[in-house]
Amino acid sequence: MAQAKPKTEAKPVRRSAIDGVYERIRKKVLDSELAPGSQILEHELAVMLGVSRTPVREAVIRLHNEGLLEIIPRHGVRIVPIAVSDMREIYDVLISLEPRAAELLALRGASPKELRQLEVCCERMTDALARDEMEEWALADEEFHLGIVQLSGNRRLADIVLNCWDQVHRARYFTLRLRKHPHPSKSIEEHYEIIEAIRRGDAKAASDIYRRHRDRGLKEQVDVMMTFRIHQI
Amino acid sequence: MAQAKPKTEAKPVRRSAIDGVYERIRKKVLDSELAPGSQILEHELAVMLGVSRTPVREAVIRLHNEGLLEIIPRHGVRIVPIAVSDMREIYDVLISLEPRAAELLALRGASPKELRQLEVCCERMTDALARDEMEEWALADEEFHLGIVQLSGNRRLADIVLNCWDQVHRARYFTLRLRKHPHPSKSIEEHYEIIEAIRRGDAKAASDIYRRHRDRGLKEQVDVMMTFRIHQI
DNA sequence: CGCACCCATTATGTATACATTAATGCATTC
DNA sequence: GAATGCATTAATGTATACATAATGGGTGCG
Repeated sequence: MAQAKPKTEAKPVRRSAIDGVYERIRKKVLDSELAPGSQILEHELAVMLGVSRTPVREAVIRLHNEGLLEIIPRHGVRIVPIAVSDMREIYDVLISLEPRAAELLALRGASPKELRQLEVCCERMTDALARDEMEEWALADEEFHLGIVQLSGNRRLADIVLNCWDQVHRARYFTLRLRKHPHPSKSIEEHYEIIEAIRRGDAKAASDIYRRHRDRGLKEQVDVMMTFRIHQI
Repeated sequence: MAQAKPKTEAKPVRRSAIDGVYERIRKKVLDSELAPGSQILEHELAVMLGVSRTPVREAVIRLHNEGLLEIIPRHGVRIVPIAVSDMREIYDVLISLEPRAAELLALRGASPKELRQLEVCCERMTDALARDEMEEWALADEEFHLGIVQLSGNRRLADIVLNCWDQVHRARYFTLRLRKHPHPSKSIEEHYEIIEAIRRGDAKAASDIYRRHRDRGLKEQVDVMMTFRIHQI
């Protein structure tokens, strides 16, 4: 899980049931359709998805490696909840890796087309914010950060970051509805600063701004969780 | 995945065949007993290990997620070889994460016992070097760096780093025999500097020295591979 | 009334059987 | 002689059957 699995790669595509099962369980976990902290038996999952236990097991192993599920010997799988301490751990990894991705992108130089792609995300964010559509705002935000790690050219780094995001996904979307506004204009401003730094090829600046951006993000998340006495999510 | 699976955690331990199978295949890969780039069928692995295909498959999925194996639809699993470009990718992740681990350890403050544990590794390295036992030197080196990430307190970060190490393990041991000496005194010196910085609680210094240390490590690895025209390992 | 032990139940771990799909080789035709 | 198509083979993907081990409850004894 480590690490780091080829989720990014676009293969010729072989559609086997296990991939489908994996995706469906993953979606249920990310969307809280399977409640954090709850447990469910392999057999129940198999029945729920209309397949046998075999593909379920294999999908579950993958999800376990990704840190989304825990395998409790006689009690099925447990959807791992994210506590504030987990949040800190995960953000610590993100804060170490994402600025480096921005740095790499700045160093290798982004094409106008790639920069444009990032700008479009910012425009979508501004737009969504104006109409108070926070879900759309979050989606565009995700796409921006996703874009940077993927454009960094380091696939392993990108895979790790993506996996971290999966783990905090629930929390991000949950807090969306709780906090008034996520310092949104400030956030978008920083995004533009990052794009500018990358355009200038200023790796140091890109990295620094990114780090500040994530630092603030962590604080906001933790604040919301503390304020609302949410210990797990 | 990303990677990052609970490899660190010490559970009550349940010894099931799949764990054993996983360990044995992993060992064969790390020790190059299964050659990098070679392919082997699930069935062959099963026969080789004296079990059925089921536990083999499950172990293979884990190893695939860790980036050690690749699953080629009709041609079994392939032991993924590490090229120079992979080396750079992996070290990039390490260079982002390990200094942060040292930083965290410096920030929280290491106990005398913990610091002693790290020093013992350095002493073992010095000792091994004096007797020209490079394998032992490498082992002690690994234990030092392992110690730091594990003492950092961030289990996810530690798991990711451990996984990266697995991926470069072969290369590290291979180059051991090719280069004269890995700037060994310099290397040990830096280790002590890192320990000192942690002892002082100087997070910045610990991080910086560590980064330099790894930067040099990457260069050495790449140099050796280039010099000997090793494209994959 | 409480604790401990034993048995039944059940979930998982493992093996095996079966179906599906892809690759290879051979034959036939152009 | 080469290329294409079909058939055979073989490996994986999936299901199912079976063995094992743990859990929970019930009963009996202290």
